[in-house]
Amino acid sequence: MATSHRRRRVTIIDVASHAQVSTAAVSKVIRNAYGVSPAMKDRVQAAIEELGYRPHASARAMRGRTFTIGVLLPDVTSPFFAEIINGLTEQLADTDYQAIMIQGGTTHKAERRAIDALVDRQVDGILMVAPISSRARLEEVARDLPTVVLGRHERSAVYDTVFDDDDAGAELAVNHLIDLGHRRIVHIAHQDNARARPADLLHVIRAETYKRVMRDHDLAEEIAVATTSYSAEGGYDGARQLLNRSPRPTAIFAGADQAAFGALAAVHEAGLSAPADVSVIGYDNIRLAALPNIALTSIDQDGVVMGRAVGRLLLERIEGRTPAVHFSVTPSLVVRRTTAAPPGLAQDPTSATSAETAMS
Amino acid sequence: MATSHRRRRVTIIDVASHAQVSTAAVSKVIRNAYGVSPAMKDRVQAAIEELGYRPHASARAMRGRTFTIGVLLPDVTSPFFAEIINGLTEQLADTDYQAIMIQGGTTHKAERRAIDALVDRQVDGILMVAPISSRARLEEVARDLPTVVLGRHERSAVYDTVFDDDDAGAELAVNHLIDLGHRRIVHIAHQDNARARPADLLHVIRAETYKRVMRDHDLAEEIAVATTSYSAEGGYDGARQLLNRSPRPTAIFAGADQAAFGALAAVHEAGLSAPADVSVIGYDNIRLAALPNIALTSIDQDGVVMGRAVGRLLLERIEGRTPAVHFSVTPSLVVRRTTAAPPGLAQDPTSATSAETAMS
DNA sequence: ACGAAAATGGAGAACGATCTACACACTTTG
DNA sequence: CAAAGTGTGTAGATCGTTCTCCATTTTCGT
Repeated sequence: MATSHRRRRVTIIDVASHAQVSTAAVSKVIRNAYGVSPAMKDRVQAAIEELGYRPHASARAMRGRTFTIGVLLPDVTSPFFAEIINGLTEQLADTDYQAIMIQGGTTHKAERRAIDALVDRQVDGILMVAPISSRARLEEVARDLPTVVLGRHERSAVYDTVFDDDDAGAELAVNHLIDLGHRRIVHIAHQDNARARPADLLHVIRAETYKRVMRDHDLAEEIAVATTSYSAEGGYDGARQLLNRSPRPTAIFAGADQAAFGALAAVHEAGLSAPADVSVIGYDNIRLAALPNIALTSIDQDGVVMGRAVGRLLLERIEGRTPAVHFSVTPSLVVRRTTAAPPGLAQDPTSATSAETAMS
Repeated sequence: MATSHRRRRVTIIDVASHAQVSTAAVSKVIRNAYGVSPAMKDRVQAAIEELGYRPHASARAMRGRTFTIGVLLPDVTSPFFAEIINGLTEQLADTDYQAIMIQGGTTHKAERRAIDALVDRQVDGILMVAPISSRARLEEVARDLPTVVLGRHERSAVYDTVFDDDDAGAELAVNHLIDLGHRRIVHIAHQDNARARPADLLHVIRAETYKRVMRDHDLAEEIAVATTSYSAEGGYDGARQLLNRSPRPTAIFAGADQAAFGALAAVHEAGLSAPADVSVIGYDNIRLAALPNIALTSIDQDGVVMGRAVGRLLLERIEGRTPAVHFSVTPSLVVRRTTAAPPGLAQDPTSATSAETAMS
């Protein structure tokens, strides 16, 4: 039978009286601070064990740290974010820190509310994943709190950034298609209402790089971009628009794998097939992309490495570092089976990269 | 230029002295408690506005509430969980409560650590999504803290549960296949090391219901289950095992859409096609399932409704309700294009349900 | 053996809110 | 006109920690 009223929680005072010492001593043992004898330590630890004591995070927060890292996520759906979280928690695993996540949403108001919620909860550090707030707003937060921003390229002096070299990645993607012989290559881009300098946004960089590489290969007049969103629905809509062009494009560079899935759906629905009629390449190399029946060619960026970097940078900042650090990972091309030479062009065997066959 | 040292945060004392009133008065205004004149209220609110004051959650936690709902998620990947979070945040939107999420992982140790982290942070309520801890452990938490468990079917007296009627859903799935004329129907199940009564676990219920329905139709000798995991990889491995049976099964009921994707990959890789050679049905009806080139037949359970229910139940419990409530949603069949009559059997036009064509 | 230095344990003031109890000024009522 | 009631504001204890002193004990060099 359940006790009807809640038990009072075990506090440091309970431990102290149980171990017949002062609360200060207990506190020292917990924090393993200087000035406590081995005997005292054992005694206190035994008492802690016996009573099942756990320090009260809010009370700690009043004086010191909360041992909490707040993570702002635009949404919880993205499989790519999951990797980052994994990298981060891995990095925090043998510290006392814990990551908590909060959903930001797509409006400025929602994001502001989420950031405020983390600040109010006195997190010791904050990771903002692809935030849409203005740089000024982020710096305002960062002045009060160790902050790392993931996915934006700006080089702030008050917060660290961790990002993928999207310029290199997009170049890899477009060059891969061009190397295969494609000329009518189109792009599916992402639209949001971020208040950042456009050139700092990863989706803008991917789109601009696409245009630049096209121009570099004298394909300026083939440039076509559908700006929807980095989601299955966005990719579907974008691809439908682009496939209606005539002459029809022979390759689609989707700015994200989720969008590439949608694009593949649109290709399929139009009675075409990939890569026979239209090649499709994505970005992010999410796990689903490796499935044999999807086998999406993609650009891999190591989310786990990024997450670990975030953790390291935050811990450093909490320990007192103030100069800003900007960490970037280099993406790589993963060729699978949604890209090939355009129809009518003989496959050049020398340029073919060995395709993956097994699942990762 | 950034100020080098952090600003001291605005406190209730600052507001009080700025508005020339006592801190108690400010506190009353914030909580809109009884005993403040409209004039006082205006004055204090002006001061709050002017100084940009925000109450310090940890300080509040020492006496009253944290206005925080903790959500334990096994992993952040699942698109289905995202729906639940959306429903929950929607329900909390016009309260002062905020949901924070924490990743639990797949081991008991990791889950325990995550739950402890939430309890230590003094959340006002906790949602555990498909936890693997023992019922005793969950009840221990629930005695101290309003708790809702999602995805487990047990009827605890101390915590609420919200779940999908997995028995009905699995029956829908298997019956759909049987109605189409299938007999060699196999199942992909999930294995975890949960310390719950097996009959309370959704994946066990789905598997057991599969067996029961098969038996009910005198198909006991056709029963075959591959127990892997509800993931793309698990579905792939499971389907590979099952497709090796001879005679080859004509239909696969995967316990989750993610696993169904993996199963489709295996089908494809074996040189077969769905639904011509093998029908595949999933469970969860995640968004990707609706993509035209996937068009996975699935069982829909309304995650948003479940999330809203969780929010409502938690708020009620925080307000003082103690009797346990158990809320279940009824799933429905969504027929798309991965299921059809088995090869060699004429399609019966009367039993054909109209398939979806557009994206949801 | 003596005094200085080092090690150890504790007292008590924060931290920033909440909330009970009460004081004070006005009304209302008998 | 006194007594009682009502509305408004404040004082001050409290929550569970951390952390800065400070007092006491132990160690050790000479």
